Amino acid sequence: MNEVRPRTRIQRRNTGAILEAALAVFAAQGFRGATLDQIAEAAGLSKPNLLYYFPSKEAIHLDLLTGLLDLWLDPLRALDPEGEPVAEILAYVRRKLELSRDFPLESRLFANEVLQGAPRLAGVIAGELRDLVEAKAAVIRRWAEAGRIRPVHPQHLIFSIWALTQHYADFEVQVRLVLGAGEPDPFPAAEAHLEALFTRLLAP
Amino acid sequence: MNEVRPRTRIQRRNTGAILEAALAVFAAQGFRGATLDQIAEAAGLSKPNLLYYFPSKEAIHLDLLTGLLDLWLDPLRALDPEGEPVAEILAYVRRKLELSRDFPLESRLFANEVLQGAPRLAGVIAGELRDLVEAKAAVIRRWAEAGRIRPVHPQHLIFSIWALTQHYADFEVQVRLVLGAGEPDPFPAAEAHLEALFTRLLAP
DNA sequence: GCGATGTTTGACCGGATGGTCAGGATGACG
DNA sequence: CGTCATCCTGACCATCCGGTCAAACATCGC
Repeated sequence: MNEVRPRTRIQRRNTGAILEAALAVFAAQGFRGATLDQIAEAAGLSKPNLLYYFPSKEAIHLDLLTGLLDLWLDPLRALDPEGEPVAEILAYVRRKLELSRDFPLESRLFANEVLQGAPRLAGVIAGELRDLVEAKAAVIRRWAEAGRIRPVHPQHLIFSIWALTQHYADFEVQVRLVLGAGEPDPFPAAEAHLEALFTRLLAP
Repeated sequence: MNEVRPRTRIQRRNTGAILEAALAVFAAQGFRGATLDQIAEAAGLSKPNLLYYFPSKEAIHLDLLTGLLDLWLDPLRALDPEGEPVAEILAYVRRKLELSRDFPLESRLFANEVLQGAPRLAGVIAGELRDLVEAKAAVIRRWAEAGRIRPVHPQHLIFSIWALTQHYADFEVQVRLVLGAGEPDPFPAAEAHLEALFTRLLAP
């Protein structure tokens, strides 16, 4: 079911090239829109050679999605219940925005999956992710009850952070086109804006 | 290049059914992932009959996108420079959230297009949309300079509104899975959350 | 240098997909 | 009821797509 276990130098190089190429293609076209030919060409391999390393298109996609999950959830896991509430949440926002800046393809891969109804990630979202959100929402609720942040709906606060940060990766084209050529890198201004937004929302 | 101009009763009914069916399929699968067979079946027509009303798959997609634009831009157009600033922006947020609740397929169609690099909408985004945003950003900037709202980066404020409201349509599956079966309709809580968020951000 | 193991490819397959076309069915209208 | 325009369909086509396979080629340990 999985690809060839990378044991030789060549295997490591080629599976790496395939996953990198596939990430770009799946992120831009979605699963159904992507073709093995596109991936093979981007990876610099022939299509049969692709299928020597991975048993199917589906397997490549799944490999990317599962590999993505830790990267995606770690910033929320790092939210420290013992830390200073506003600073903790702002740090989470900053980490998530950095992810959008440094891994936009991963963000768009995830966005495509969820847009298409999360056929492959529904289980993880309803399980692992839901549990993690619930746990961190409880932390936020306690902070609010202790008066250390203003009262907020914890889950919707987390949704807001996801929406606002991932927007800069998923809708990057729109952001750049609307801002125009004047400002080439929107991220510094975005960071300042989001910091102000969450500070004013949360600081008691 | 366009479909048959709807002049008869049958034409109106069938072009309508086709566009409705195509909206659902394109929103769920993206342009490349959607097939004419899926659309035809959802519309209750045969594939050749589909192509009697529209010259190509591309034409259906384009028709949907262009028809979508007014729906999409009207809420921002309605932002009144003469109104009370905070109330105006909150009303814009509410209108945009209503759009996400009532037209999630349209939102996902748009999201797919932008995710894929906006190949068909780049012109409109860099033109019409950019101009509109620029004009409304100027209004917001004037409000800030007059001290009627707190200082904000106008464009990024608008991006925030888009991100936060569209998130509830584009990532609807994720929102529902994370909240769990307990709360079936996330929109009332979302509205309250967003109202608090933007009030605290903007109210002087 | 040689056999074993690992890697690559051209040729091919069955099914899906966007699209065409000739002709038949079904209206609208006098 | 006749006729003309509109509407619909089965059969078909070329191309694309995911995937297979046997055979050629490279690499490595000895």
